[in-house]
Amino acid sequence: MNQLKKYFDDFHVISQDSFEKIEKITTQLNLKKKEELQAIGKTCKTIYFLEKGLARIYYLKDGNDITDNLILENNMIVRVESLFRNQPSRKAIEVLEDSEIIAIDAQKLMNLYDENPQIERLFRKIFEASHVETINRIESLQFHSAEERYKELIEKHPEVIKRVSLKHIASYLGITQVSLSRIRAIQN
Amino acid sequence: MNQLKKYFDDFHVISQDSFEKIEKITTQLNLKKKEELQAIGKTCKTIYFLEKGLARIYYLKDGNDITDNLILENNMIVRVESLFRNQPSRKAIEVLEDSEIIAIDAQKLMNLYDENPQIERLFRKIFEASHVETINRIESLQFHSAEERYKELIEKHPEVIKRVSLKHIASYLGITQVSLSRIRAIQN
DNA sequence: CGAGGCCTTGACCGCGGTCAATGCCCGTGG
DNA sequence: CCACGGGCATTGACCGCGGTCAAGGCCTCG
Repeated sequence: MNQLKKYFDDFHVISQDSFEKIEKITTQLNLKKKEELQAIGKTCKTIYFLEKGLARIYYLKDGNDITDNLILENNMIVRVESLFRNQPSRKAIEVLEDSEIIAIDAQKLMNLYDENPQIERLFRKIFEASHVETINRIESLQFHSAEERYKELIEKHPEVIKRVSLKHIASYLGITQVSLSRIRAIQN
Repeated sequence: MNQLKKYFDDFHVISQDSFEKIEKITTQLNLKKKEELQAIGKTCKTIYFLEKGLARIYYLKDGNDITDNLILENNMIVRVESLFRNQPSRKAIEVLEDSEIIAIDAQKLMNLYDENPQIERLFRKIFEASHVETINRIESLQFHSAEERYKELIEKHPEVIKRVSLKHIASYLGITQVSLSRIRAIQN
């Protein structure tokens, strides 16, 4: 919980009272490696904060498992396109390591928005930051080579390579696992 | 202005009074084809609504002009990554046709947020929708071929092909103008 | 009418995809 | 405790999409 408070403070400082209101609509989850947090086809009604562990959002494209996003500790896990549209998601969430997660009920959070604009603002800013990241990722996909994208990734998050299998990293980067293996071979 | 009101209503209905507050912080702009709305290096401090015309957001990558986004009538024009981070943008905005634009002062809008949570909510929802679009575009860039992306574009916005030059469309799709020309040649 | 921008087309090339064989690591059961 | 099976990474052979460079045609506008 303390971790979550710190995370919030980076975006928008809210009162202790407001924080406690959020606390009241959370539950604590502990998942074992490879367990599923949310299934394909379910509409996203929960916002997760990853306290410890590692997660990914993925979907199936022509039978292939595609990693849409990798989430490290101290980050939110949300299937934004489902939450914001209130539609079933084609994407699923699973943890890649034993993980500790705080689940925030989205519907109750929306209700808090009504009574407390500070909370709405906090989450607005959190999602704005994620929006900006998404935009930057487009630029990267559009005009950087696979090799450049791989280098960017290890520069930003060197630990990912040790914690995530090549195939997940590859599909996250938009290439095949075979190609990623070759790229790594050249590096040395 | 009426158009803007209608646009807002699709996201979140606000009172006439609130709408008038927004109206007060707007100015009307009329630009001629090829005129620049915002220059590279400027921090985005204005949110634009395109009433009539056509605009694009672009930037220079190794001296090449890259179209980041095409904006049709009845849409917002915003350099999100600059507005949300309050940082200079490497991107510029120009209109591709004579255009009528409503400019909303971002700083004054933030002030309105403080006194009127309904307005904050309205814009939150507007930007959430744009966030979702951005996410979907990633999927398209990551796993669709150039040809598929071109087909998606003409399906969604057939008029774009007649109104925008090939080179802008090509860089928007993440390919060269030469490749796009070939793709079109095959189609017939 | 000439200049410049825009689109097309040809020749060539390289990045990354596909298919398949092989090696390696690790968990599970006999 | 070892043997086997399955998942993961590497590597080779081959191919095709899209990039680059360059030439040429066609509009548009001064």
